[in-house]
Amino acid sequence: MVTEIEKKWQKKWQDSKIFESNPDNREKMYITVAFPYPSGAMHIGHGRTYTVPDVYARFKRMQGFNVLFPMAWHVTGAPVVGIAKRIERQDPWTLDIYKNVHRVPDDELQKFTDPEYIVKYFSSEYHDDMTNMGYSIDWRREFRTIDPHYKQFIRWQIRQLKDKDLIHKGSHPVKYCPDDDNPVGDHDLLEGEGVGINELTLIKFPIADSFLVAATFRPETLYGATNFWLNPEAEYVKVDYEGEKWIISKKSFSNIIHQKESMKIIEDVNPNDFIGDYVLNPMNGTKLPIFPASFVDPDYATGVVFSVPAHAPADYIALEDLKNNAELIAKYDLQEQIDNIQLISLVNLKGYSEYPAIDFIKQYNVTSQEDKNLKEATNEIYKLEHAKGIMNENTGDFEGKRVADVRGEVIEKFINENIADKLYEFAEKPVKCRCGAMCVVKELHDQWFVKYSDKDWTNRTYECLEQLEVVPKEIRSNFEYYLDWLEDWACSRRLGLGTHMPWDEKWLIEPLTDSTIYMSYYTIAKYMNQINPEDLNDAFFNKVFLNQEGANDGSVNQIDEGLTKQIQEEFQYWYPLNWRLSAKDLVGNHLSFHMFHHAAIFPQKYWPKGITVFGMGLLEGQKMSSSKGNVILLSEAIDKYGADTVRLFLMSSAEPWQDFDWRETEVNGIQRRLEAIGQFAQKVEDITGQKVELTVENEVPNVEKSINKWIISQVNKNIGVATEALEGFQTRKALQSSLFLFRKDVDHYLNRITQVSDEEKDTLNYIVNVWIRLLAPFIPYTTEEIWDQYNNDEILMSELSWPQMDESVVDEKIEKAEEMIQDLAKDIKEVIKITKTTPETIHIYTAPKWKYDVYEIAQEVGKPNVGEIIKKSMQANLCDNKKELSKFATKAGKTFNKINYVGQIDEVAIITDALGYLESEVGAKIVVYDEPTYDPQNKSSNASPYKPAIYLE
RNA sequence: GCAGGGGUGCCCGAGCUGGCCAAAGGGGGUGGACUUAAGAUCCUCUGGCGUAGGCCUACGUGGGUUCGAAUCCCAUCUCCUGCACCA
Repeated sequence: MVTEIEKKWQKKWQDSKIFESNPDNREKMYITVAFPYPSGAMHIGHGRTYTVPDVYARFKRMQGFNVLFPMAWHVTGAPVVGIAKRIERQDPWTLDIYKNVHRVPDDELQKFTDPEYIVKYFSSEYHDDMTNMGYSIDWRREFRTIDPHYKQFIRWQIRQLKDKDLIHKGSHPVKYCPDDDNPVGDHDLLEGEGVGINELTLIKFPIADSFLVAATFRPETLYGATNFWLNPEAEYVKVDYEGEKWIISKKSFSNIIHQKESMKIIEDVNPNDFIGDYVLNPMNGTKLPIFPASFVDPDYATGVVFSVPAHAPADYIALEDLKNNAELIAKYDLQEQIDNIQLISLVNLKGYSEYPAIDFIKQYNVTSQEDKNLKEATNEIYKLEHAKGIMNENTGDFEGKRVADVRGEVIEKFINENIADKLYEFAEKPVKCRCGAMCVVKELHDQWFVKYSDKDWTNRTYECLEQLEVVPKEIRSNFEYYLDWLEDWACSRRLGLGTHMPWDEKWLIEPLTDSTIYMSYYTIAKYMNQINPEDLNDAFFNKVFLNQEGANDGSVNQIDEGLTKQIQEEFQYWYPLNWRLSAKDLVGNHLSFHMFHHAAIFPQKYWPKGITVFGMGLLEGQKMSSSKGNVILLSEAIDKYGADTVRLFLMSSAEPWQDFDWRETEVNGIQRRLEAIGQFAQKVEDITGQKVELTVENEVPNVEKSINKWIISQVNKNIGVATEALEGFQTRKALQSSLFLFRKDVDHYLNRITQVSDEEKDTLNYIVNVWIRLLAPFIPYTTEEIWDQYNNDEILMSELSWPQMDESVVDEKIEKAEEMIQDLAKDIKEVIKITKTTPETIHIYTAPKWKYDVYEIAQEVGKPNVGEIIKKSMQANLCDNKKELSKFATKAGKTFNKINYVGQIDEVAIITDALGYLESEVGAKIVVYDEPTYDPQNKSSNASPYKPAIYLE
């Protein structure tokens, strides 16, 4: 049944074309959200991402803006290619995820061996889900990033950057699967997700005609090298690399070959032949003896290690192990060499001895080189020396400098002297591809880079950042940081779907690079079906986007002049983009690129005006993740709860940039609330006994009674808060006032009114009229349905105007009056409870005017200055009873700041007005006095403004 | 390590330009009304004490500023997120 209502409105929206936006004379509002990469089904986390802009779009539309909210599909990239391959070889994990998490039927799953089919399947599913969620999208502008028209646009974009000299050639390391012969992303890994790639320094130690090549994170420690380690159990090889002969472990060769392709094995060598021999420290020619060590991992880096026992716990403990191993010493005849080893300190570390490695071994209780604690001790000393270490007198020119500052210099120096090289290695191992093979670090050469490091460009992008709004504002500092930090970005790929580099066809344009300025493409996308993609040349795009004639490549616009003009005008109408919405984790790449590319290509007037970021989604407190199966599909949520409930929950449980948590009990709570709203108009009819009449115009009714004034004041206050909140994308805050607090006020009002006259009828009708408007952006189906039921106009709810706050009916005194009534009822009940009595009559004494006058004085004084308040009160001669006056003035001085003083109100009239309500609340007869004509216990002196005295009898 | 953001009552979370704050709202729980019953709905309570509307203890911990601090300052403990070539 719910579905039928939803379908009905979807059709009406579609037929009326109210979400198809064309330029007109209204003010425009252009909003986009990161288009999805449809490699899986849409879940409730995605649902939040796309509901936020829809709510904003609907809100702005009601405010009278011409809103454009388009959608497209980002299908370029490598992941689907990997998925297709895995489906093809019937990878059980992949099949399971797609069957049971993404709910793909078997007959469809079979077709998933084609990556293009995967994105086609899911983008069409996304489209349906978005329609079912009621998104007010202009679907005429829908496209996929592999459409030929779009590809032309991307070629234009990349040529723009190239022409501005912002694209250049270079090389960089990637995770790589040797079996697949392809780079792999984190999602393609079986093991080693999130593992980083570290840069190590290789140091070449001469030995005879060759070099033993050791890898290190701490090249500066070469000053403290005392000996050398090889693993006698491992296999080693001699290789030729650029004319030099290197000795490294056999296992490491198969890694290194992916970075140093010209390397060739000459022959196997036996590590035992080297043990006991010497290498030379390339820096100073010192002879370093070669010792055996089991901790040396032949799989890591080069399988060759130089030893710095003063600063490396592993080296120290290995040396100790060796000293205690008479058998090994005898085997290699190492006694004399061991006796000659002298520890060399090279870093001063405050709080530690000359040889910090020894301190750390003690501190971490490391007993041998096989000890588990060794790794931790090593990590700690590395970190500490890097952060706080100072190079000492053994390090020549570097003495007195900080380790952190020196390392880069050392690397540069060694490389210049040709005693060092570099090597990339995983921070952790193993890193295993889904195909089962071990991944390696590969260095890709001839790569194309976007020059985000360019100073001028970065500065221009800063200007772009400065002129736009960031929601939430705390994120701005992140952007400032990232714009500076961004290095050159590898923008070409070998694998995946996408657009080829126009000048170097073997490369594809990387998928983040092809989605930086596509917001401009939406503005022209609806015309593309009239145009042949080949005709979309640089001259055309230059004209439309930059209003320039001709192009660098000599092309001439082939498209009809009139059409070109129309397209250009449409672009100029919608641009610049008002709001860009995207996930929090895209701050450092996509959103920054978005600014960079706009700053580079477009004139300042077309730079984006605002950015809003999203938080993550949790499911019952756990992180949502498709790959772990911890998700609820949006389509299933809609089936179970209905789109409006899903929307309402997603928008009310957290602000967009915060993490939301889908908890079933809370979703149920929201659903019940939604039902109550759906029935509210009916409830009002039951109360008033007449038909609710909703009208396009919605005037504030004229009322006399305090309680009616009160609810009208509250309603308008809520309008104000909700409006301001929505302007800043605070959907939760907006709902807090337009749903939860609004409802609390209405409930209170219904509870409070003791009769229903015309005033109340008008007021209730007004409330319904405002309420559905405030909620319309959040729950479009429900509000359309209510509107349809209670009005006769030929206009859709979605076309109605947003309610305006009428400040003239927001009145603090009215609020204070109601607050007084509530406090009074509460106080009476409390006194009854404490005294355990059942009074028959309750006498209420209001504060005399002079007490208000004291408050006026207290307000004038401002500070809680009791003396001053008494003095002024006395001078003004407010009361004949001086003792009373000073007593009350003292009290006023102490408590005034706890009271929100809004001026004098007619307490007797207000209480009299609410007499029926108060009596039913407290269950006794109430008599209210202006003057204390009957006051046996002299309670009336307790009365303060807003706080009448009470006497129970 | 670098950068950014937090720690509030049973849970989630607002407040944080100092005083209307024992601290919104939701969820959960409690008692009551309605109902044959269940569910839904509505009302009360949900830090402690109290025979007159009050008092005490509280917003990670320890100090400080102030007539007054969840809110400002300092220190400290602790948690989360990002650190890329990938969507």
